[in-house]
Amino acid sequence: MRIGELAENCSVTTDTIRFYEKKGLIKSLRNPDNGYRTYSSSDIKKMMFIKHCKQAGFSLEDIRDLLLIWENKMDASCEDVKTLAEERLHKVEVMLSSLQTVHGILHTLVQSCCGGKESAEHCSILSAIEKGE
Amino acid sequence: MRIGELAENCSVTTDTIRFYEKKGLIKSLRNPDNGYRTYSSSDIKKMMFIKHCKQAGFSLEDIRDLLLIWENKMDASCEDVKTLAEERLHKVEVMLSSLQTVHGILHTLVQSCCGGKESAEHCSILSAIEKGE
DNA sequence: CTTGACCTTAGAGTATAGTCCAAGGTTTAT
DNA sequence: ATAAACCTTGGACTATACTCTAAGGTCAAG
Repeated sequence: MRIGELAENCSVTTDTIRFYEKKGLIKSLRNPDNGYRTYSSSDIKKMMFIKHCKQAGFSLEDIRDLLLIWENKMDASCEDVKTLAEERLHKVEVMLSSLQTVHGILHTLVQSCCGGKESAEHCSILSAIEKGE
Repeated sequence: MRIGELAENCSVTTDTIRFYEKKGLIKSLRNPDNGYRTYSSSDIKKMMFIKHCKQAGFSLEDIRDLLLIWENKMDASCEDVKTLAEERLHKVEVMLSSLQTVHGILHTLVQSCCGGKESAEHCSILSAIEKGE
């Protein structure tokens, strides 16, 4: 399989596959005649694994580690995998928490304002921001 | 006031102030003798307004618009302000929603795994990812 | 034998919000 | 007079995950 067919099979672009290769997520064999990348069906599985990891919110760097474990399951422990997942979960929770704070502030601001055509001179959003909420 | 003093007063770096100037958030007068930027106390207020906006989750582009309104309140309406806030709120809600999805997936994965020292061959995190959750 | 579809590479561009650096000019204090 | 602390500019760098371009080589069909 050449890169275009793999891309087609996995619904990604050839650019993405080359990018993943550069980042160390996937490797490719080369056709010695023309230098074209060649892939097998196990590369489709690998690409799908990557896509599933992305859906779960892992970064490409996480995924590189997960792939190493996945391809060598015997030599890795559940602890290794769970640690990666927990670290990512923690990062997501931190992001979530600050986003929730921002959401609360914005929601309060929006609620406080009439949104009418009148001059913004006494707009409660602007006053709240001026005061620092 | 020169740039260093403004920076000190607002707890930002001089780089940040120059960056905001480049992005059109703040302007500066220049000392004709040496080309140094000069500021007044109203620039402290402006910088604090920017900082408060950032706390509320507005982007620098949003803030540029908010500053324009704030400095010309008579010519703007509450509607203008509320629209900006609502648009940002909407973006935050979209981000929040996808982050919550990711959080749910990761939480489930972490919960499912024993995290022990045993081989990852049957790790439930890896199996779940393989299957696409 | 040529056209179109495919492949190669290196490198630049996207978005966000700064941060850091180099090379030089100015000001302030000793 | 000179050193420290300040200011100027332009441009490169950070992180993330691609996306696009240019200039060229290869391959299959008609």
